[in-house]
Amino acid sequence: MKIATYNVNGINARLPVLLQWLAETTPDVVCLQELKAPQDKFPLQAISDAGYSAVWKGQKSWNGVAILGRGIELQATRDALPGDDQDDQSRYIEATANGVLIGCLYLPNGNPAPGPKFDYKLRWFDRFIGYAASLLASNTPTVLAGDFNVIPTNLDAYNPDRWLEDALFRPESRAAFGQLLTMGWQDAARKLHPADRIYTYWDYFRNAYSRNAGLRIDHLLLSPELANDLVETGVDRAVRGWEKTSDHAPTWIKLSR
DNA sequence: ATGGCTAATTGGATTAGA
Repeated sequence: MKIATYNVNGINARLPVLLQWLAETTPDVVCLQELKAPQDKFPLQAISDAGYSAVWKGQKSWNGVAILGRGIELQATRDALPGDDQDDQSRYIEATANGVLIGCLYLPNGNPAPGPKFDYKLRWFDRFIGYAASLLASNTPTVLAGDFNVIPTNLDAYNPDRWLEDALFRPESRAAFGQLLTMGWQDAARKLHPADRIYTYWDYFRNAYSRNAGLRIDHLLLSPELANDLVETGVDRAVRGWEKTSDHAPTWIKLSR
């Protein structure tokens, strides 16, 4: 089973790129972030015509997450992160796909830091860690995939010094991500490629992509039940060079189940 | 440190992203 995560930065603006990528790479499960579309503006017909079922949680203007399944019946289990009824931002959706629980997340960016947006990021992260602990306790084979908006280590940024004060790289953000790993979640890309330079994002400015001035901020975490099933990981970085493309590239894993 | 680029909105600039 091939599972991908892709921050599309506007699903309707990105539809031609998304459909082209789906046709070329045929992932079985796809987690999408930053739909930037209200619930009733999700392009279900085009996704369906491409051979995918979908569950999604939209929001006007910002955020929005979805899970697609290629010929798979997705059973939605949640469309929000538990723990705060006041939080109305669409940043988490979850479904089972062929016996694997898939959590799709769009963690808050948090800039500028410090400030209320960074506070919200850390609160959201805290709730996520608490919920991720309950998932581990359930002993269900689970993948947590999405845009974590965290640069985990120096190896994950083209120029770490430039990001030291940024919400994506501040110690609090890195520590929270590290806590997930300490709990038992495995960073799939790093499990197979511990020392490679891997980027999943290149900003739109200053020819970042052609200079390979990138960041690794899109991650797929595996629960221990899946530790022996990981066979391959990758980033479809060529997609970042297409016309009308997202600033993120699709990132994926292959499982032997 | 700044500015640069892209998308959404009922707009004619502003906000947010990272």
